[in-house]
Amino acid sequence: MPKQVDHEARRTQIAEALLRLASRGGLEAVSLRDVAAEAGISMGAVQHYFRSKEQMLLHAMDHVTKRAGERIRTALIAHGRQPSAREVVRTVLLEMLALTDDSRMEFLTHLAFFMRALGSPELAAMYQEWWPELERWMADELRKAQEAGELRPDRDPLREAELLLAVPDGLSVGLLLGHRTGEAAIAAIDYYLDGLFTKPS
Amino acid sequence: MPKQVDHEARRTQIAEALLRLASRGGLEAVSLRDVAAEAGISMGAVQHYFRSKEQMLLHAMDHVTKRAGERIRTALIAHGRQPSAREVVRTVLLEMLALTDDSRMEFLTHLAFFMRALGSPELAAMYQEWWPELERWMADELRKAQEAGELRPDRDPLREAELLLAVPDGLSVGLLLGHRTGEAAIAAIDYYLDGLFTKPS
DNA sequence: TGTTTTGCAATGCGGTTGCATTGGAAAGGT
DNA sequence: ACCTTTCCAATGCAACCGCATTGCAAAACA
Repeated sequence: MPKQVDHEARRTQIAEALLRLASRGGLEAVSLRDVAAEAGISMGAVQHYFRSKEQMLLHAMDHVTKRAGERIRTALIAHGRQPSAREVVRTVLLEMLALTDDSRMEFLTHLAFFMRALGSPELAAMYQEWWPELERWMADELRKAQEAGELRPDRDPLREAELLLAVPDGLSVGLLLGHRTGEAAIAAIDYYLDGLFTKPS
Repeated sequence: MPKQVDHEARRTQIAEALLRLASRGGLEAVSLRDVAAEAGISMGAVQHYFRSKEQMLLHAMDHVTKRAGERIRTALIAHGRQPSAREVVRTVLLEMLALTDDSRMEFLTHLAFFMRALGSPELAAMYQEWWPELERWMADELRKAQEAGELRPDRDPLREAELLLAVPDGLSVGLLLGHRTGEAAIAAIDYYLDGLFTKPS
């Protein structure tokens, strides 16, 4: 057996170069040559690790969702041992907001992949998988908070989960276009949470 | 003077062909040749009415926003003489939702243009213009509703306007991906409005 | 009726795209 | 040392892109 290279590491390296490009200029604008140049390798190398552009995009999409998941999980455990439900929800929403370079990039690639998913059943299947799962997790978190008396009793956990997860997307659009500052977006979320949770928290 | 043709009508015809294509497959995927074919004319004709692809996109974007505005305005006057604030707000939000073929197309093109606007100052300027205006209108509507006792007194009209306009975008994403039915999206909006307005309405 | 101006079809061009092919350097296994 | 397999750089190719150019039919004006 000849020269052995960590395949997964290479694919990740290529995927991140792709994501860096996609977060600017959109997805369709990046070519195999661009990705190779951004990753600092030759186009032949890219072709060696991905049979087609579609496969490269698929892998990058998978990578970005996993990375976002880890980022959110890290932010969650950064809180103390017993974070309030409001803290948990707020953390997730803020991570979904396009505030930092990382989350901004993730939001844009998320959007770019979303548009492509409409015409690609394979991509759409990936969304079909994790988004409802996130919504279920959020609803569950809210239900537990309600039982603990943190969430106001007249709120519907399921409906609130739907709405809560819809808000960051909409706010991020205004954020990226410069209509809204980061502070304003955070204030809007905090305002919404004010109406959701009982005061003491 | 030779053969006279209604320039604006031709441009509109071309723009609508473009929008039809953009609502599938995204924006970058449509070529001048595609647009010409979809419009049933030659590529030379398209070039005759638009100096460049960029100008064509600019015009199409202008067209789609005007069309959406008219659609919403039509839906508003379809209500009786004295619609309640809740009816007004609900109507606007439902029109922003990607429910019908029309609004679905508008949402997708809106998204496609948004991504392109991030790299094009001219396009971004168009957003900079009408979106804050819509937000201001919504905030004003809510403020008047509050004075009339329709909006609960503890709500902040400005913040609520921000949130309300963010919700349809987020819900539409789930709608287009098939996570959510149209009925569920409408129910989510109605649920949100329940918490916003006083009961009698 | 001839002239002029407009609407547009046709074609060509340089550049870029994704992908296939080729060839060879490098690194185990034997 | 030789062979085999892997990694990947280089190049070629057909298709397509936006755009410029050309040419001409048709319609209003003279």
